[in-house]
Amino acid sequence: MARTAGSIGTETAKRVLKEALSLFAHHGYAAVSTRQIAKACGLQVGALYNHFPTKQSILHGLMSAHMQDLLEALAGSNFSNDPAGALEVFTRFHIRYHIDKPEEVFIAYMELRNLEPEPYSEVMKLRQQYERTLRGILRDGQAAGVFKIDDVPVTAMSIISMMTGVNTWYRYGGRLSASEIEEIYVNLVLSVVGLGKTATPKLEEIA
Amino acid sequence: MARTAGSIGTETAKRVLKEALSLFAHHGYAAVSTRQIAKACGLQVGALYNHFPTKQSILHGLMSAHMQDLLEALAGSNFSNDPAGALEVFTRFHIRYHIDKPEEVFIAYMELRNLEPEPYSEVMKLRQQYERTLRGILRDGQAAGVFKIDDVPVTAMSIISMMTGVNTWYRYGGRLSASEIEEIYVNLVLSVVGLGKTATPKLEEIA
DNA sequence: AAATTAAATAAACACTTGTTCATTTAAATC
DNA sequence: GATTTAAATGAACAAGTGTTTATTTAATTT
Repeated sequence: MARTAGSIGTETAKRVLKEALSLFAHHGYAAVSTRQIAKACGLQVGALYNHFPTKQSILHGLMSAHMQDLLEALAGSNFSNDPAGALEVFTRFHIRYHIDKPEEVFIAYMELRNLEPEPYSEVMKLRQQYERTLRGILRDGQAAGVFKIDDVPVTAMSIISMMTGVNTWYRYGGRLSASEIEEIYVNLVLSVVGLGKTATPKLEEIA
Repeated sequence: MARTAGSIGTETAKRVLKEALSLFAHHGYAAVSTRQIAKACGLQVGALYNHFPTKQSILHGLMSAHMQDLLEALAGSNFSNDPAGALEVFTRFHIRYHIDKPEEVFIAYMELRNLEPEPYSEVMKLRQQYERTLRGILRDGQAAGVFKIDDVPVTAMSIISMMTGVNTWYRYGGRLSASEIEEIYVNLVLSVVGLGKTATPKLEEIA
């Protein structure tokens, strides 16, 4: 046998990325063989190399596409002018995106060390761009005197870690819906900068 | 050649664990070969099998020992009776431990999926015990009316993610000392439950 | 001091790894 | 409709995988 009836290059390439995404997310890049990927696509190993020059390039393709996607989606968000509003938008965006694309997010975090130097620094640049956006919001709020922050860089990383952590426990169909989780995280993140909604009711103490 | 002069089994076993820890932390369990481990120890591959029955058992040994260690150290901490004090102690403990043993912590998180079913559930049980401790503190504070918490389980996971995130950016000799980081995190975590020290000065608004 | 046990080497085991290549067949182009 | 290009197969490549084994030597026990 040879070329399969109905086979089209671009579609096969997409299928490879999709199956590799799932396999890498479940078992890790290093633990997945090219033959496993091919099998998941219903192909022989050799066929992969019509679409990707190396196994590494599949990982790079996945991570690069994800970071581009993330940054584009972030850029498409509607940020309000007041810092608290902007931080809320950022939080909702991050949580929603991470709940919607858990495998992409997971790989982007877990497989960084398996990227060769050049792809690594490319992906890291995009990552840092995302983090810089949050730091900007925090600094604005701090300058405006509405956020109470000890240390902006540490607080930014803490907020990102806190939010990204949703992927370690959230499973579709669980106790809470995505919207409920989003609301909880908005509150948590605003609390971190001293603006918790539920942290205010000390009225009895004042009265 | 054969048995090396001065070689003692228990010490070699420790050396294997130490080198494997470093290699697994840097490249990941699946990406490290038994020959690499042996070489780092100044041994031939076969010698490993005098001390560990499988490569998997080395990973299991590392993760199991780490979790035992973590829980013992936690149990040795002096928890105060008031919830805010207890949460502060927990936070200081977690940050300090994670800064002191970054490789152990990193592996315990990253390599869970590479454990076979039995070791996996053993390690997961210890992990859940640790998380349960934090949930207990949060629930106590909520019941006492001193913590403002929307959802205890989500808040607990958020706090753990936030704190553990310190390992993604902290490097020895950086801008902040371990003690400074500890202080910042105490403040961050207390903020999350509505008790931020810096989050109170709204006196002008009241006056 | 002799016998036993522990810890190492060196070589081999069967199998898997990522990648390449000649070949075949389908789709696209002329 | 013939030619070229694209996409697949299947076999092979050399290197690397975790693990086992026979053997040697050092440490420990008797």
